[in-house]
Amino acid sequence: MIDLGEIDRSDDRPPYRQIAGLLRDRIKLGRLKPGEQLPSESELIQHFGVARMTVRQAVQELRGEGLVVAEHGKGVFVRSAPPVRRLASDRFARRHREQGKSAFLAEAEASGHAPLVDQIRVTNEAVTAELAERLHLSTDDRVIARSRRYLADGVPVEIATSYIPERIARGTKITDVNSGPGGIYARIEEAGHELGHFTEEVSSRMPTPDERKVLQIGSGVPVLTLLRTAYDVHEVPVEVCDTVKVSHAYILEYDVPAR
Amino acid sequence: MIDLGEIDRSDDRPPYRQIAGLLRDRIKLGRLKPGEQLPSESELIQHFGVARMTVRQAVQELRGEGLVVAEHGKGVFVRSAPPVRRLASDRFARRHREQGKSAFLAEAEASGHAPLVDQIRVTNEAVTAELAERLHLSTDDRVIARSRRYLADGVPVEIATSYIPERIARGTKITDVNSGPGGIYARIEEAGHELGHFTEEVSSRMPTPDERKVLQIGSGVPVLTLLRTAYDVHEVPVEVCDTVKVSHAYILEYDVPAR
DNA sequence: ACCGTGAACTTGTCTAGAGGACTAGGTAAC
DNA sequence: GTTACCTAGTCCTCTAGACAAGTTCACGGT
Repeated sequence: MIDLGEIDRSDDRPPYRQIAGLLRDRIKLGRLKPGEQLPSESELIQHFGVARMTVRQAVQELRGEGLVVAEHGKGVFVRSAPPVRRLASDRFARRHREQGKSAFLAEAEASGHAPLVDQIRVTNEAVTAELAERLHLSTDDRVIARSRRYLADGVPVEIATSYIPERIARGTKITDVNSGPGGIYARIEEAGHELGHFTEEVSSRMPTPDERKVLQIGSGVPVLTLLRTAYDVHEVPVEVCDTVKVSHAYILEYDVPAR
Repeated sequence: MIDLGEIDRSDDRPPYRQIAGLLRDRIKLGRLKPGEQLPSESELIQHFGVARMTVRQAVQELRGEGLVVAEHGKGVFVRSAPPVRRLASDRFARRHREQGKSAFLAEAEASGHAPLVDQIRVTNEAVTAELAERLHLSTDDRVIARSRRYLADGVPVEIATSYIPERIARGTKITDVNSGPGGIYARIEEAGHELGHFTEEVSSRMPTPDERKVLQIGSGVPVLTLLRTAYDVHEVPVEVCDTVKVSHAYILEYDVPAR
């Protein structure tokens, strides 16, 4: 078994924190590698001479930091880092669409991960107040909502919902589950709305229980939220996309002019 | 006291999850408002008829979601949302610097929060491999590291460390604790490096214990990380800034051309 | 008026033990 | 060979109690 230190009863930090610290150090130093199993609760109890709840509290601390994941009946394992996906700010460049690839597919292929999209749902909904504001719609307008889940190498990494004004989507494959080559941005341009630019609002928070389930992440793993609005060349908003990404799976890259 | 429901022993969810769910609902529905105190442990024990550790586990769940914060000796409170600060992508525009304001001061004033910068430390360091790569330096070069903490309305919201090649900083006020009006970007331009653009890499993760302490956040609150590289008009990198922001205090806005 | 003390409240930490649920592997019955 | 069961190991949930540490406030003494 791995060499753990000992706890110091005269230390001002409580034992469970010391134990968590010792385990954290072993992980950070690579003595416990991603995917490896931590000592079991009974081993930790034996080793440190504390009660069961104390070692559980230590492990709980590491789970809250997202460093480890517990699997019922099997053990606690160092979280294996999923492939980090860098999203460059040119990921919506027209040249990708012209090759018949959606942004996600193009980016995933470039980084060498097997992309997959599932749980696609298309509905026709009334707009919310916020959505009406962003899409310059009146409150009795309707939108097409396209939600889906993205996976890389079989691991869920993102869920997203796009909202397109019904007036734009009508008569296009946007209302189909399979929206065709190049994704919905290709359809929007074919419908005569040449894309001009996007605005993206990025933030981060802890996932809701629902999101945890769909994204298959444990507690202690935050999500990146990204709210994107697409504008055509006349500054008319044509789409709003609300995406939730598993945080440690992504690095978003942006270029900002100094002006 | 607020109306809590009851737990259902025949439910397949364990009691502590049910209790957490009931409390979560009350918060989401606004029956427990930000800043308000949750029922104390003894009240919850009385009400639900469970053991102390069970209600603690329920509260622990909510703390992990960042919904509530516990204060030793006082109680558990619904987390009050700090002022959300929107960072527009033009926040480094030259016009701000020309008014003698750093990006943070300009942005904070615009959004009506009292800005403060403290814990400023300036050191001369050897570069790391990654830093050398980003700043196009050789591995035996040195950089000036400027770290500081930002507060809005007295609440810590961000810590940041800037790295400037010694060759650029030499002879400027960049090496002083007080870098003068307009911030270090103004100094860099005065030194003859006209700024061209920035790249920013955004991600998110759980804070380290150190960051938790400096940013005064509880467990269950993620941080946004932002790694910015500043380039002059000749595409020469002149600064790298590593910032850690309290996630719920920020929304980052970017504009992306469709190209 | 001021200060200190203590009581009563809060959450934090730890102990000791019980039963449950899930996993993996071996074994016996078919 | 296949299936069913059993068992050992794992983490999950809950109980009951103890002491510690931080906060608040009223009460008495000065």
